Amino acid sequence: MSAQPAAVVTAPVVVPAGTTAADVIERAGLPRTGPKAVVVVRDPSGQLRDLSWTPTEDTEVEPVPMDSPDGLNVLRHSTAHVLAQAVQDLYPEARLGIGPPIENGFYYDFDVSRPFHPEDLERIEKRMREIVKAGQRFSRRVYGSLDEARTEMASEPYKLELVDVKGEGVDTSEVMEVGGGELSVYDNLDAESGKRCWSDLCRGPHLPSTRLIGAFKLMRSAAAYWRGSEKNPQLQRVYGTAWPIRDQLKDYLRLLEEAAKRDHRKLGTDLDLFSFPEEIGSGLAVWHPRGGVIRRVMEEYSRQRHEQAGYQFVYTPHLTKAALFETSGHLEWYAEGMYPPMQLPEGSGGAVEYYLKPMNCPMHLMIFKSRGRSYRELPLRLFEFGTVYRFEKSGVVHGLTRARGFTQDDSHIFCTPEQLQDELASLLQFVIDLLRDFGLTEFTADLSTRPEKFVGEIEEWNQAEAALEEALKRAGVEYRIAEGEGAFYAPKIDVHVKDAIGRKWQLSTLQVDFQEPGRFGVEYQAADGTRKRPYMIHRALFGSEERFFGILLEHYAGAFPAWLAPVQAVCIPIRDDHADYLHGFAASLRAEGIRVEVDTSDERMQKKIRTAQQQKIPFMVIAGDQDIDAGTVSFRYRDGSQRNGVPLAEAVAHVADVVRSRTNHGPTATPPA
RNA sequence: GCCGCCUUAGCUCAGUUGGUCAGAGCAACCGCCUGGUAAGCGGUAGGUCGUCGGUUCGAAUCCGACAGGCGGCUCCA
Repeated sequence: MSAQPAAVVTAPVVVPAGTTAADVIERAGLPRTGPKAVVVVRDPSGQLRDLSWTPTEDTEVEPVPMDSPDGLNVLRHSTAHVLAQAVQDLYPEARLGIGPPIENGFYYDFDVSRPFHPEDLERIEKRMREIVKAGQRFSRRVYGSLDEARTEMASEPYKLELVDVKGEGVDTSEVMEVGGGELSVYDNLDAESGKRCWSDLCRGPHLPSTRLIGAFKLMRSAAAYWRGSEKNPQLQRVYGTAWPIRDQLKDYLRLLEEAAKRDHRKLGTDLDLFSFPEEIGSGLAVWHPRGGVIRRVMEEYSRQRHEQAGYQFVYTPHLTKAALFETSGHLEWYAEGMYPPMQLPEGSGGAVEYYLKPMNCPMHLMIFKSRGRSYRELPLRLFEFGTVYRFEKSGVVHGLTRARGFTQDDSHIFCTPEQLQDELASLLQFVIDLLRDFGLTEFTADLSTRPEKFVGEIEEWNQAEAALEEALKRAGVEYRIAEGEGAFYAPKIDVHVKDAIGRKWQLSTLQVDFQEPGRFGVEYQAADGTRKRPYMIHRALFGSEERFFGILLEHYAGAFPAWLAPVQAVCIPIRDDHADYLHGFAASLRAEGIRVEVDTSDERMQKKIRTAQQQKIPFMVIAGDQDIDAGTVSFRYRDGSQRNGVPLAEAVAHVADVVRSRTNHGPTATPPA
């Protein structure tokens, strides 16, 4: 959904000393209105400047048009100011939080006595339209001192806090409101009188005029903690979207509709794949037969690939005595993410607590530990479709992508320090190859480093982080460093994929763990006879089957490629007495291992086609008198195209070919012509 | 967990200010229809209006608690 950086084609211009950037833009004949309008310029240091900026010496700058990524940020940030002004016009008691641009839009936080309702948003939007139409000018002023800002912002406690935070040298550049060298305020001035209508403490830069805001819409309001901390009060956040022109807003809203249509929770019901019975509990899914087929095929393929890659399959229980997670450290570090313990009745050994496992690793360590291990066995790769339970906070559960019970395709690899680097590199390549087979082709990664709360030696952390980074380089995956976002026991790589409509999802995770092997005292015997501690790599490829399935479902909008489709072909007789012929054909398909059904319901064939279409079945096989006389069948594909009069043997081969292909699976999974 | 909103048949939804308001379409079931590429026609059945408790002569409609869901925040090994 991200607007990709349209290369800025505008040639640099020189702003002579004492001249405003706007003058020069005008003289250069660059557009002042419309999507290509130059809204700010970039100075030689890379900083964005308003068009009212006036350098003290001749400066060559780069004009930034509104439809560039930076230009869009400026547009959205300015729209956020219009929002804030509208809110304070209508609700004078509202105090200002922060209001930055975000992907596709902006938000602004307000401290108000009563949360906003949809009707409030309508009123606010109406007022915003008036402000936009009035063409107020954005005008920058610089405070001479912090005290000056404190005086002027006296009625805005949150803004004041930012001033003071700035004073402490804390980085608040994220919030866009302060930062840089100067502390500035932006005034909105009436187009004609020049009278000040509204002001906001802000770093800028801004549009020259509110009139340049081509199209915007308020989307929703919700609570958000002040400065993102649960300990702070909650403010009311109003989200909006803003675009240079109306058509872009329409396109964006259409994209949102498209995304809503492919929401896996909706498709799960429509296609009869899974459900979340209230009787079972929040975040606990049941898989229906059709969803079960897809999951089984996913698992089978994954299992086959893992076997080829030298993994060994294991099974472990869902429950364990508390001691296991005491040893692993989970009860100390992760207790709030675990279901409360089960208290077993007092026996001869006293009362015992059991826990549902939130992770599989301690179980796999038990397997490693079950006997003496030789260096010759390493790397030892244990794999399990391990079902875990996590007591997610009630507000975060979300369909299959954030469930309370889910099954990880979990693997723990024990290796020597010397093997670590190669193992990580081949592992990452393996992950990417397998994801690609499922039709996900665009990847990025986060390398999450040592957090503030961590266990182990800094030296080990550095070594592990370096090894992970090297693996990323070798696999050629684009990555960014997520400073301090590692797990408490290990740094990690998270692989993100981009789906068919451009959304990013986190799937696979790879972690290098120096802690748990030590906690459990696992060792192997080295070639020289000494006992050594193995390194352990944690790795989940799908992440969880549920999550992966949900993402695939949205990626394909329910139209799974033939190899994954729960029903691969449906045979539709034109008249009831054509059914026998199709039963015969279906038997030949079934002999090829194809999942095929014959629709013998008491409906007309048009209705059966509609039903099959809605179920997104890859092949509709139709036969009537014509086909029977000719010994053929006719295909209709889910993209609406047809292929008629195909001889039976050829038809079987055609379906079998596509079903066996894992590469032929575009989003509509249209079969070859 | 926090804030706001929501919860009427399997699904999507109607139900005016509390008083025949328990309804529709689709799906299901039963008939008729035998029809070449996205809905043939008719009929039947299906809901203690999420649960529990209150207010009231009377509650799907008002209040409260709980459960589940949605949108955010926070959190996500």
